Amino acid sequence: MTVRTRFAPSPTGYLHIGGVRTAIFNWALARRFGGQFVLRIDDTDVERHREEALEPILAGLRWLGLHWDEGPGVDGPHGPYYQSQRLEVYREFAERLRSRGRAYPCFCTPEEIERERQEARQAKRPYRYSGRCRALPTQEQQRRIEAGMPYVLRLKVEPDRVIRFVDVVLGPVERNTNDIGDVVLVRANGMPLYNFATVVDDASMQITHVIRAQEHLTNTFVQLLLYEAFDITPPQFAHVPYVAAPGSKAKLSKRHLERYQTEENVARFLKLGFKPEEVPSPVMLDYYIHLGYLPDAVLNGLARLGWSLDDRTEKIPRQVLIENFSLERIHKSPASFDPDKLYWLQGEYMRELPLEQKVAGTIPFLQRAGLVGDPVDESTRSLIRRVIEALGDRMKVFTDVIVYGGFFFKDEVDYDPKAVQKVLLKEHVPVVLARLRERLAGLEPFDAAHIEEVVRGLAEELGVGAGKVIHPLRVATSGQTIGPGVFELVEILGKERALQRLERALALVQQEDA
RNA sequence: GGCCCCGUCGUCUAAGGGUUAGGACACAGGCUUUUCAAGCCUGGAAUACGGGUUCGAAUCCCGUCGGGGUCACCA
Repeated sequence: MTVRTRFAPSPTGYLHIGGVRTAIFNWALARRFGGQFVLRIDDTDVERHREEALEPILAGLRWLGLHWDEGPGVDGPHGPYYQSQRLEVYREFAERLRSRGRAYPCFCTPEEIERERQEARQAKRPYRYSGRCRALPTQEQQRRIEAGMPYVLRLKVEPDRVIRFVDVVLGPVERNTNDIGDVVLVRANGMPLYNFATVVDDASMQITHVIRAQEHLTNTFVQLLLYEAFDITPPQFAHVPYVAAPGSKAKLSKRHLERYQTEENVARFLKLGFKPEEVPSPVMLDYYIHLGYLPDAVLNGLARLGWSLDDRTEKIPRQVLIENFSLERIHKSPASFDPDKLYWLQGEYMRELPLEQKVAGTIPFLQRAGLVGDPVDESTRSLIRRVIEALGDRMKVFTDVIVYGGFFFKDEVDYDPKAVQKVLLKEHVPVVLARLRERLAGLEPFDAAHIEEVVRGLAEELGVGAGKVIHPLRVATSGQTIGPGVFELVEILGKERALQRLERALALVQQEDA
């Protein structure tokens, strides 16, 4: 039997890191065994803007390279893959359950149910449906239905049974049916509920392995009861621990990652044209996509949460993951997500990326920031290439090119006030800048090696350390204190622009002086 | 509160009866250095606690404590 896994997001508008990890595990298992990875959309909870809320999720999965074999846009033998389009199937299965006497209509009003729930809460008892409608005679059911009374469909759950199964990750687990009660399968409006729709779909789509977050563990017992009622062999279940917040075992949420949302990163998003309220949170995949992470790095980093290859391997490229992924090596306990480690891994992947791919990957970000045009002409392309080369290992994510080297692509320099204060507004600086301008103007050829000679020569002549010349030169030409090596920086900038900027900086300090 | 799951450095993890409990991120110190990175070297850092079983326990059993999940006409 071929392995079939599925990922079943509901269209919420974005992909959460924890959800992505679940998707990766499902995808990896299918690929490992040459099976199929199905994408199904759990959209029974009638949401207004379905399409817009779905697209970012599909885009995220595509970005990661988690291609699905069946699902939206990919027809297959078990479609449709939107639950909202499968209502007929659910109706059929619901009917089957009723005709077998495994489910019954319940006419209790939401108010009545709410009262039962309140009572349970006050008595500090877990809530379970009383089963009041279960005993209704068939004729009475018929009468009420014909009278147009709204009703939900409930599963008849036999009391005092212990349901057991062996979870691939957790091992043997069990639960008493007394803790479950007659759960609702279909809403009064005819829409199926999660547990019911999931079983119908997993069964009819021939899913062999259900890999999902541990928060679904209690649902699994209900689902097992449903498989039994349908007389269908259930799939294997693997409940993976949820992804926790850094330094905690609490489920990851937006709030937990606030400290990773640095001012510096927010500034990157703003440079890319995001409005402040649109800036994604570090719990969302979008955050990493737009900061310029590589899909392979994110895939690797997330796959390592709760799963390991062995006792030492951190870098697990896509192909290696596919060849070695196994459910058996998934941890039982929650793993906290560590953005720092993901960042480190990203640096490793970026470092190994061939130059031309770095260039190609950088271009969309420069365009979004309005620093280069579209299309990019050959001279701009070669400028980008030179900047990236000069950046070397400093470039960890694509937006680093904007932060460390944005000034290469602008006519006017934005002088960072702090840099000016710290480096340029010093007594010796006017002299240094003036001489630099003079010497560089006559320099031929204008390359890094010769620029270095000029700078070091000048330092010696003035009887100061090289840093006293280098730092002002950097700030004067780039406006900032960080960036590539200053000699290459000036070379790439070119003589004309370097001189202009020295001029401007000089004016700036002299004006400050006066 | 009932039921269920989980507990190895701050974090990700390895070891599944016998190791000085290993690696990685992060952190600290040093070297290098024109900034920022990178690189190299060094360091601190863990089996939640208490009982058993055993020649021997992180590992098996029991209890305690702690964390988490779940108890919807959400998924």
